[in-house]
Amino acid sequence: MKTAASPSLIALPIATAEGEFIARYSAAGLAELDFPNAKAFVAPKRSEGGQPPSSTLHPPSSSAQSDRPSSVPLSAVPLSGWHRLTVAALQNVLAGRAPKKLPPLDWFGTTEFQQSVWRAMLRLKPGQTRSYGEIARLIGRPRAVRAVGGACGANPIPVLVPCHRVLAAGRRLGGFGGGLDWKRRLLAREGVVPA
DNA sequence: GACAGATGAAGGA
DNA sequence: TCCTTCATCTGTC
Repeated sequence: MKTAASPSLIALPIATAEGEFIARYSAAGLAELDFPNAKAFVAPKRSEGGQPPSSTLHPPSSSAQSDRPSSVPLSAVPLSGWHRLTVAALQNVLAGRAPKKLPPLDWFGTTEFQQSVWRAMLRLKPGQTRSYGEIARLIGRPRAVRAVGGACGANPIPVLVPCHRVLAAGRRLGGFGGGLDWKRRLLAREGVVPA
């Protein structure tokens, strides 16, 4: 059994037509996103006892807050600004559009390999899909296809980091941490019909 | 160090 | 076609 969300995160609800998502923020940015009705979203285990190292990643469209020190207390971060960006981005993705701007993403506690996989996924546009093998080739590890699947499953920020755009070979649906129903719905919004 | 995993490809029925 | 098997790589415990 994996651990639930870190207690050091601040959770804020996001009401959408699809239900209420839960965004969790650390001092470095958006750390986790829970699907509506998720019992306890299985977030990747964060290293224990310490402040986040410098693994905060910033999406290509996000240039602000790029040098935020990891030791900033939660009370001192622009949480409302990040949350506004998160809400807007989530609503755009749910509508099948590309988010204009993403908040800083805190991928603290994750590996370089996982982050490279997620960065590759962030470059996918709505309606644009890749297979696990293609993602593996994109990051320069063509034989690490199974590991790419593992990294997708470890993605703490689904929807915004579009792991739903990664399909299995032959455009089969593959799997999805939030449930295949969500993957199907998200892809349908973008006009993608898996095999 | 062993094991599991959101795969991919090849071979056989 | 569909199913099974195996190779491969990475993360987790």
